[in-house]
Amino acid sequence: MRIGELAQSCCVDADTIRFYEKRGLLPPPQRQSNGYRSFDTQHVERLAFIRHCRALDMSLAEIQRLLDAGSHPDADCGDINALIDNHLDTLRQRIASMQALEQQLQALRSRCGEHRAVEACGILNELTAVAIGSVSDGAGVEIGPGADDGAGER
Amino acid sequence: MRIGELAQSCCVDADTIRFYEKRGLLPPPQRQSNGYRSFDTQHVERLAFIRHCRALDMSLAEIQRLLDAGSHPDADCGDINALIDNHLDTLRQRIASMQALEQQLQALRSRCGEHRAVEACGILNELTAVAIGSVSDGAGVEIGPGADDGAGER
DNA sequence: TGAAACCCTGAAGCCACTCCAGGGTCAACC
DNA sequence: GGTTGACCCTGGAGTGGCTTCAGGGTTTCA
Repeated sequence: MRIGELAQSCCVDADTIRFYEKRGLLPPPQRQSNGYRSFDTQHVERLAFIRHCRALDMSLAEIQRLLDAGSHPDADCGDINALIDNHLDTLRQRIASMQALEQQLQALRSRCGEHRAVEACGILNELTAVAIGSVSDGAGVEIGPGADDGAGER
Repeated sequence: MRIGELAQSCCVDADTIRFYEKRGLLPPPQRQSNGYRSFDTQHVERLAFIRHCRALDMSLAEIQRLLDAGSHPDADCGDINALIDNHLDTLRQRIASMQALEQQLQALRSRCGEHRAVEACGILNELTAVAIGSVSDGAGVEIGPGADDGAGER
């Protein structure tokens, strides 16, 4: 099966498949005489697994760990459980902070009902006032969800 | 005020301040004779504003739009309202999809209570089975929140 | 005097792709 | 035989919001 066919069967972009191969998530497929990739059913299953995990919002590094675990069937599955638990914890924290954010934004939005001059806009005034207040507090500001997803460990 | 002092007063990394300057969110400060940046209170307020908006998870582009609006005090504030409304919508959608995800992950986690051999691990088996099922369906898999935040417009 | 803390610039790295340029290959059609 | 269009290849750059690094200069304090 060529890359286009695989892409279609898993609803993935061909570029994404090449990307997974380069990252080592998919084993390098055989090549036809013209250099085209030739995938087999193992690749299909593996790609589907990867996409399913991605749909559960796992990172490629986490998926790699699952794939590694899968290739040691006799090992203990504690790592897998820990991975999922960890993932769930992070997710729940993110949901909580996004809900808090929603409250704040909703309160902010209620500051300006209709169109006014920018000068009189409750939203902009509120944003400015809170920002200035936080400086004179010396409190600083916590950056919300998504912005810093604990990615860079270096 | 030098960059370190500004950084501390807003709880921001000095690198982040240089980054905002490069991106045009902060106006270029004056320079001392040795080349060090010299910030004034306007910079402090502006930086605090930016950080506050970032804490509300706005993108730098959105913040730029707010700053632009702020510098035209006589204009109509409809744009600002629309921006916040839009932001709220996106946020609510993300929360909903993350909650759905939480359900799925919780169900998955309940497949394996304690330590077993990987081979017998309910989590891994479930992941594999669902993935293979979705291929034979020809259904493909939807990628969840965060992964594709409508970034690339090009 | 020397060490530590601060500052500078420019570039590269992170994540998970996506898109592009500039080419090759292949089948169908005229 | 030529052309068109769909597919494939590689390598590199771009996305957002920073962070880290390399390799220097400056200031401050003991």
